[in-house]
Amino acid sequence: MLDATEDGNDERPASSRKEGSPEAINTDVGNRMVYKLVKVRDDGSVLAATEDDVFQCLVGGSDNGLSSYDPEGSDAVGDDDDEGSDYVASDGDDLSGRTNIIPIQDLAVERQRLKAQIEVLDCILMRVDLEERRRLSAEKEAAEKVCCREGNPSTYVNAGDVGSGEYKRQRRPNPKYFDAVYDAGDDFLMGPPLSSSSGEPMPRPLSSRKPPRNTVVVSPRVTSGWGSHRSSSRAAGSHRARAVVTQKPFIRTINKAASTCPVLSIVSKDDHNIMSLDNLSIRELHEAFCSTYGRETSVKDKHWLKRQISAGWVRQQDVVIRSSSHQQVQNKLKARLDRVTQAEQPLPTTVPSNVGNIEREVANESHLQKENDVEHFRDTFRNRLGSRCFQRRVTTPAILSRGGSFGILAAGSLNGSSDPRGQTAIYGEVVNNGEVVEGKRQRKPNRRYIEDEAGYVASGFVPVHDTRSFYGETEGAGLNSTKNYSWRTVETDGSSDIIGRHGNVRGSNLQNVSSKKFSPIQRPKLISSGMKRKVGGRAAKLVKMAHTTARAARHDAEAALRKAKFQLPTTPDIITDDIPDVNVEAGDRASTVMPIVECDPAAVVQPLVLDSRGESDQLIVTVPTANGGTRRKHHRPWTLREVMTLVEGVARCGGGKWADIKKLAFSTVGYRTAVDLKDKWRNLLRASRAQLHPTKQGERKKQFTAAIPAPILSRVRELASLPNQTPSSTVSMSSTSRSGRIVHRR
DNA sequence: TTTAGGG
DNA sequence: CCCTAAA
Repeated sequence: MLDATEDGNDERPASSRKEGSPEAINTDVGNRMVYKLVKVRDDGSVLAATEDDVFQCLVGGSDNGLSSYDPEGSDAVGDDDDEGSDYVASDGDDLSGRTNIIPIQDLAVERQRLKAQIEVLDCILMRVDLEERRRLSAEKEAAEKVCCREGNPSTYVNAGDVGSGEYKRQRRPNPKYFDAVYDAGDDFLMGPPLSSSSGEPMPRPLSSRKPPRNTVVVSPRVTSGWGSHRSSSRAAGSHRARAVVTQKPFIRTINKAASTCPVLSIVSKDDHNIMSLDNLSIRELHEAFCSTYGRETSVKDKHWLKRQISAGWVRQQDVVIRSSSHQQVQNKLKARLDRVTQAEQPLPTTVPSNVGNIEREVANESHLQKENDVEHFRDTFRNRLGSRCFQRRVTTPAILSRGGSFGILAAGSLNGSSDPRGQTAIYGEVVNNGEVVEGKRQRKPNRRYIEDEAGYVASGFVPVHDTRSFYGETEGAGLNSTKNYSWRTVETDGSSDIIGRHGNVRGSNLQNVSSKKFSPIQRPKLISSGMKRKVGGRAAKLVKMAHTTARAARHDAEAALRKAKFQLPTTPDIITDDIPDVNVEAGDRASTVMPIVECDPAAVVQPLVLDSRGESDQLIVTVPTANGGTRRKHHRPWTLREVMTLVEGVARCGGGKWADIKKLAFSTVGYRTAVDLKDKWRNLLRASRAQLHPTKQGERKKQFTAAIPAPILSRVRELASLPNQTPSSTVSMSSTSRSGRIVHRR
């Protein structure tokens, strides 16, 4: 308080104050802010106002007697107390001090005061706007939150707390703010104005500026200012709120003198003001009404009067605000908000909270003009606050405004505790908003989504091809985080259908796909070959199965599923196939690259980079079943690459871990199933053995063998011999006969 | 579901 | 490659 007075002196008119105060504010900011009320005398000198003074000023003439004017007062008092407590922190004392007394007597005087106040406020607002602009430009960071006020447990307190520790979360305090900016101050400003507004007088006289006589709000130093708030809240929602808030309330008051100091419990004062409104007698209300609208009213309904008055104020304020540079500021704010990202936006919390509170209040209390749309409210945010304060004394608008803002900040960032009520509400909202928003943003916007989207897109492409291989298969194993095109994506999107299975896939779909891809020529060929080979032997079996058809369907379905899963569509990155040449190389690389290391899938195999031909290679044969059904048989020759990949996979994961290998290395390949891998491996083992005993059976090796480079076969043998292949049962047969490989367990 | 095996 | 049994 004391300081305040000093500050007050400095301050004088809002404008002047601003100038002087800034520095002070800055310093103060660190502390938290406090609002001070200053009493401005006619001569322009400023005195720090005590709560009582403030109160009195707000209510009636300064020092005049205060009579407890309002019956409501009692209620109000209680409320106030609460609020006061909140604020108390800084001013704790004040609380006690405040009694609501309204000097009815000096309405005229009050009016003058109010006018003066309003003027002052206007000036402040103007200034604030200016500052904001600067700030906006300068600040990005905003972060920090300083907070603010501790005093009260309530919101303010929070701010203070912020400083202590919590505020960390919100952001780091920006030195900037402290130093240069006042953001906090702005908030404070808000507070004051609001409060003032809330107080009866404020509203009307916007336009007229006169030297403020009465109390002036001082700036709080709260650090919380936007900056802090911003930092604290990042949520988009918060942004909005923030923006809104900032525009008005925030007016950061600036620094003005107030900063200097001491924190007065502005709040308390505000409360008083508010209280005053609420507490005002009908007569007083009439006065206010008259002053506000310039006409008298016969209406005796207090509620109505209050509403009208508050509305009038709001309008006025709006006008003023608008007139001032607010719009600019607002625009800036919006821009800011838009940025959203600024994670930092700690501020939001406070602001938002305010907004939220306001809105809530509005909703709750009919007092405010509900008519106004939310936006409107926001715009007039300040005004409303004032009005609210006005209207509702109980809830204590003050809290809202300030507390809200501050508290919010604090709460949001730091303490949740601040105000019980307001806080809660506010808090909750704010916090929620902020967090939520953040969360949402962060989350949703999450990379995942993004990636997914990418994935989807990719998937879109995929369809046709089977991109079978790429290294990054990803997902399943979680191999490459980067590549997470998880199949999920695929799944999710309907694309899978579209995609259908890759040509490769075994399912029935293949044909379609294949048809698309395969050259007409190929297809036939494939078919024929397929037919020749197997049809006969299998036909019987097939026949066996009555279900052939059904089965086919099943397969298809399965295939589809697989695809859905595996296909990653994606990955444009995917290597897709480079073709044989590539294959070789790839193979080499793969081998080199993939050391046997652990089983870690991720590390392990790269997804295949399969060769390009993949699809084309596949041969699909339709085999008629005995039943008359048809079965498709697919023949897709293994490429060297695939083999290499398989080998690596085995090396990494061990034999028998087909599913794992599949995921790791073949996830992208729709057509190679774990079973396929297993089969292939078996074949490789055989081949490798054959290699060893070349002569044994004569020359005839299977040619496929030839296709497989000796080194690879060697490696296969090597792997086969390794104990680890099959995890547990290494012992089992390892050496046994023919295949060195362990084969099976069980 | 996955794996091992037989065909 | 397919198909099935076992787990």
